[in-house]
Order: sequence, then C-alpha cells, then structure tokens
Amino acid sequence: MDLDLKAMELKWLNRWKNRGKQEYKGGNAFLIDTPPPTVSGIPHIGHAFSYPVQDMIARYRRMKGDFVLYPWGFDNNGLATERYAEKERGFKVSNKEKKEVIQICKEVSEETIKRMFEVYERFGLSSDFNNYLTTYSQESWKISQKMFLELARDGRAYRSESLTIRCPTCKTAISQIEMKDEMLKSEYFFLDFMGSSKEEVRIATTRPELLGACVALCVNPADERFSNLVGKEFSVPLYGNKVKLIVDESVEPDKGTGAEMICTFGDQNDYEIWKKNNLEKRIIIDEKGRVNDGKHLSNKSIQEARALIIELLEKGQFIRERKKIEHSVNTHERCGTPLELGISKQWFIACMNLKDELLAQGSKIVWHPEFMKTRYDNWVKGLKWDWCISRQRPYGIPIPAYYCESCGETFFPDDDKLPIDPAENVPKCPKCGSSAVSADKDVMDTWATSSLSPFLYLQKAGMESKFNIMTARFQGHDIISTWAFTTILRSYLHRKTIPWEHIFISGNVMDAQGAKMSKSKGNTSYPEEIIEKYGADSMRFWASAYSMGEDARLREQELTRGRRTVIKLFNASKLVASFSEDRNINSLTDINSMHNLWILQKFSGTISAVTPLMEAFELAKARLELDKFFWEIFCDDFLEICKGIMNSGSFNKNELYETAVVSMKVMDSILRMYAPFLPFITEECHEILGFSESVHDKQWPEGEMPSRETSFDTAIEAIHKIRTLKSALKAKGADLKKVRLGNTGKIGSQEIAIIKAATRLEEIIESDSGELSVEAI
RNA sequence: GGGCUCGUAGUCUAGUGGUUAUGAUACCGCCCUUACAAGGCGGUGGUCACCGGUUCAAAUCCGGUCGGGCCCA
Repeated sequence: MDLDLKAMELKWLNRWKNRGKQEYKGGNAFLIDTPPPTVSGIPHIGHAFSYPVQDMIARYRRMKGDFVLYPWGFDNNGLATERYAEKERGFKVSNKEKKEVIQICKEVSEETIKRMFEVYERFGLSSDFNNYLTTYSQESWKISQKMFLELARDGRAYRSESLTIRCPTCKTAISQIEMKDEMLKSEYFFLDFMGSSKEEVRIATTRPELLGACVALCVNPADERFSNLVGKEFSVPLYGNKVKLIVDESVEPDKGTGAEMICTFGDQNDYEIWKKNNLEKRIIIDEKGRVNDGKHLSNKSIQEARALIIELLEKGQFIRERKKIEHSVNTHERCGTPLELGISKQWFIACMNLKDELLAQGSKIVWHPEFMKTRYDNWVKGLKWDWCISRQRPYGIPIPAYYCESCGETFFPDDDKLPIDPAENVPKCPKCGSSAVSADKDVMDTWATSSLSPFLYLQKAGMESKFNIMTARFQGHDIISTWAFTTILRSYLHRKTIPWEHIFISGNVMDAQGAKMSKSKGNTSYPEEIIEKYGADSMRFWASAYSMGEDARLREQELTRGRRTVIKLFNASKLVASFSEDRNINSLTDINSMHNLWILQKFSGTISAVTPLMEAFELAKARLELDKFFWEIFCDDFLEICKGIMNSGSFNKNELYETAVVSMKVMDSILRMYAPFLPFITEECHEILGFSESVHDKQWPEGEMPSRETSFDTAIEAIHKIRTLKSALKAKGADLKKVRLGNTGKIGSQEIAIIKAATRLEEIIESDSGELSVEAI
C-alpha cells in the first residue's frame, strides 16, 4: 500500500477536530504566550518555521503530563490592519468616514482570518483554534481599556503637551518603537546669518524649509572659530528676525560648518537645547503636517514648502553652497515617510524612569538563545522617550477618557462600563457638573494592546486568578524592541512580575542560498506549497532541524529527509504490525532473547539521551538522537534480525512471540517520541500498530532498563561483517552460505542462532580466535 | 558609528581544549529487489575564512583582518 501523505494528513486533521479541551485541575501548567499573527495575508515561510517549534514543545509538555495552555490569536488591530485593508479594498482611509473605515477593517480581518486559518490548520498545530482571540475584539477592548485606566488613574499613564514624533503621511503621533532609520539622499544648504556689524555665521542645513522656525544658532563651546561671536544676534535669511548664537556641548564641530540652527523642532536635540535655553517657540508645521510660517508659506506640504523656500533663497542669493549628501533619517516604519517633531497633547506611559527596573526584569527571564537578551538590554538603555500611546487614527481601541471644557477636569469611565466607545453617551463632568465634556478622539497604539497578550490569553482561559506569569513566549527577533519590550514593561507596571519565565526567539528564514526572501527577488516560498509537495510532517521536520535563534535556510534536502523519515516510519510500523496479531504489549514480564534485551537496552539509552534534550528545549539535537536510533539501530539492525527470526522457521513460539511484542513495544515508544515532531504520521502508524487511542494522549516513554546484561553488541558487529562479506562475494557472482566465525567468546549459541537467521546463512562454524573475524567457507 | 551573530567537502551541517574533524545531501561503484515513491555496503571530496597570540595540545580560547546577516543609532 502506498502512502498518500496529503490524504493521510487531512484524515487526521478531520478526526482531531472534535478532540476535547484539556482542563486545568492543578499540577504543573505550561502556559504559552502564542504570537498572534498579523492579519496581513496568508502565512509565509517564517510562520512555517516558527509555529511548528512552539507546537513541538507544547506537545512534549503535554506528554509529560503538564497542563498546556496553547491559545491562539490574530492581531487585527491598528494601523497595520488599516493599511492592509486599504490595499485589499483599494481605497484611502483619508477619504472615508471613521465608521466606514472601521467597518471595512473588520470585514477584511474576518475574511483574511478565514483564509489564514485554512493554512495554519494544515500545520498540525495542537493550539486551541476553536477559541481564538483577536486583538480588536470586544474582550480585547475591555482588557486594554481597563489596563489603561489602571495606569491613568495613578498617573503612570499621563496626558501632556510635549514633544511628539509625528508622521506627516499617517497624520498621527507615533512612538520611538515605530521609528526606523533609513539612509536617504539629501542636500546640505550652506547659508550665512548676518550680524549687525557685518560679522556672519555660516551654517549647513538639510532642512531649509524650517528656516521660519529658527529660534537660535548654536555652536560647540570649545569651538574657537566662533568664540568671539557667541552671544551676538544674527538675522535669519528670508525672515529677518534676530536670533542669538548660543553654545551647547551636543553640537559637533566637525558636522557641517560647526554651527547649526535651532528650530522648533528639527530633531530631539533641538528640543533639548530649546528647553535648556528657554527659547521662543515658533511652530510652523501643524499636526496635519501642513506648513504655515505667516510669511512665505501657507498651508503647504513639507515638500512644497521646501521647494518654495529653496527657490526664494536662490533668488535672494542666500545660498553660499549646495552639497549632495547621504545621511540617516528617522522615518516611519509603516510608510517610510521622514518623521517630524511637534508639540501636541498625547497620552504617554512613563518608562524613562524605569530603565534599571526593566533591565532587572529582563535578567529574570531565561532567553533562548541567551545572546538575544543583549538586544533587549540595548533597547532599554537607548530609550529616549516615554511611550506615546495615543494615535490620531480611525481604527484602534479608543482611549477611554473625558475632558471637561469648563473646569479642565480629566475623568474616566467606571470599569463596569468597559468596553466603551467614549464618544457615545458622553457623561457630565463629575466635578463641576458641566455638560461641556469632550471624549478623547484618539485610539491606542496597537502595541498597547499586544503588550497585554499574557493578560488577554489568561483571562480568556479563565486562569487569570491562578497565574500571573506564563511559561513561554515565542517570537521573532525583529520584535524584541516592540513586543517583548512592551510586554515586559506592562507586566512590570501592572503586576510587578515578569510576563514569562522563558522567551524563545526564532531566526529568519532564508532561501537555499542564505539570501533574504523577497517577492522582488522571486525566491519566496509558501507553506501551502511545501505542505502540498512534502506534507506538513516534512515541513515540521525541517523546522525542527535548527537551534533556537538560528536563521534557517529553506533546503529541499531537509524536506526530502523529512519525507523519507515519514515513509520509513510508515513501513516500519507495517512490518512490526505484521509480526503478530497480539496487541497486548504489557503481557510480557520476562525477556529472554538476547536481541530483545539488547534493543530494550539501546532504546533505554536513547530515551535517557533524548529526554533531557527535550527538557532543555533542544529540539534539533533531541530529534537527531532519535533519528540515529530509529534508522541505524532499530531499522537497520533490530528489524532485520526480527525479519530473519520470523522467517527462519527455527525459533519456537515463545521466541517469536517475545520478538513480536518487543518490536511492537519499542515501535510504539518510537512513535511517541516522534509524535511532537511528526504528529500526523505517528498517529497513522499508531493506528497501524492496532492501538485505538491517540498517540498524542499517551505519555512520553520512560527508559526501563532490563536487568539482564547482554554482550549482543559483538553479535551485531558479526552481522555487519557478514553482510559486508556477502556483498563483496555477490559482486563476484558467488553466494555466501557458510562462514567461519572467529569468536572471542562473547557470542554464545543463542546469538549464533540469531546471527544465522538475520544473515540467512546455512551454517556458522566457530573457531577460537583472539579477535572477531568472518571468513567464507 | 555602536552592538550582536555567522564563516567547517559542490551544497548544508555537528563539533566551546585532547586519537585519523561529525553527519546529511549531491556524485561514483557495487549489492538487494522477500517493510521501504526505497534499503544496504563502499568510495571521491576539507589549507575548519585569513593573520597573529595563549597552550604540551586550538575548528574550539584571546586579539586583529576580511566577508555575510541582523538589530540599534
């Protein structure tokens, strides 16, 4: 019978669908903080790599008797979903009403989740798919808003008018998390600022459009070129207003001309200098990214403003020199637009004052691999801003806050009103009774919800009162500074705990040559295609071949090897099943045959080697050890011996029975050990062996060492020698029937009978010999 | 610019101080076709990126160089 991988896997998926849910009844609990995939199209190869690994650990822990919480979720919240919906439906959020945008985003999420499920299901994950969670559901709203209020009520989340990072394209404030550096081509403009008595200061700027926001000039205090000019006033080209030359250590003398203009606000350093020196505020870019300077520019985009100012500068002959450069610019990761700074009222979660605590929290978590923690540490140490969590976007979880326009009071809804859209039924001010109250119009940063995933999952499972700390987070290294960081922060703020004991960071998937996969290079692969061609078990086999954190390459040979293992398991199981009708594997109390004692001993050694590796989450090494046993010892040696014995006709009923039962017993345990890696074929084989329960409900095998010693290794060595000799003689056209075996005394008569059967020899004549030898006669 | 990581046969990979450097895959030869869309046996193939240091002993530890990847500026 041939094995139809696809049909076999679909058959089991179908049968598994109605498996009951595990209930927590005390004991060891293994709680997984599953990464909810973003609703942005079908799963890609990275998912095929990372999700199976989580599942293998989940399945293993279950077999060890743990209660395993392995929830599932989708991230359909925030700007990423808006962008995806725009692309899917071909519209612009800016041209639609807020309500309509939300409706479309919801619809698109639902459709996409359906499509994503079709693929994820095929992976053979033992996650609780039926109870999945989405980050934009009402339950997520509720927890997200509740937790926000927890922070807002005691001031750890605060609203303030301060410097904000803004994206002119997305027209919202963003946080440091969403900033991305990019090397962009730009141009230095060298301009002279004239003093009252003909002295001048030359500056170099890449942002001439900010000239109208210039409030000072600044040089390094140690820079002697300017020391006689410090404190004097200079007039701003085109604008004519006077600004003072001040000093600050942060100005690099080697950059540009050594003098720079301070604008409100060109970058964060401008802000620092502005604050320190109590400078004037001249904001010319508004919250929508439009430029108004009250003189040359009115309601212009930044690009238009720039072009216009350059033209005016050229006309007025203010530009002394122009120089093309390439420099790093802060951009928005979602759209690539260079970011602007402005002053606006936003909600922040305080974290700048918690760096030491956050570093300490990070150290309490076990990082796999360890070196990934460095990235977390570097990120925390490099934090420059409190976390801005308000977003001026239509789609997201609303900030539940009210502001009284009469008395200025900020107040919040009661917890029992959550989830809430604050814009509906705006209450009166509890302080002054005024009905001139406005609801907050903003939504929360999507990370403000995602960072609560341990809370979301535990709550959904009804386990939040029993557990504060989950066992394991799995995620990619690209989101250490986002998801891992914000989650550690939230757990610390709300519960003073770490969110999880372990964090597992997975690497990237590259193509076969180690190049990054991208649509433009045409080297992308999709899980669907792999499953179609090799089956999900083979895909999982590939995914289990790498150590935690290592980049993986998509290699055909690993998939081929996986498929061969699947087929080998299938055939070995069929063979073992054919040995006996008896399925009562526990009926045997006393083992007598040497080959049976030997395989049990070998297998016991394998279990003791594999189990600690599984405990240490070293899946790749564990599986390799198991592969070695299965292929080289169980199949190549033991099953060949079994076949010989079964067919030789010279063994008695008890010996045949014992062999059948032992092979069944070991095969069953091999299947159990492969079950976390290859859930489909092991279930199929388990059925072939004649068991009616699921292999996934069985326990992980314990090594039971038979008490009797054997020296059967020598017999195995003899079999190998005979095989080699047979092969060599066959090449010459001769058939090997009889051999003389040089025996060192380690091979007894029982072993001789087994060797004869296994090698299908007619006769073995023994001779005393100093070493093991085989000779044709 | 800073940090992390990797560099071992054509390709991929194991190996964190100690025989002749592991295995897979590909290739070549042979055997078997009696569980195997296969299996078995054997073979070709490596200056362990480069240079220097520590050591009785280095793929392994240290320093540097070159090259790839990633993260953060």
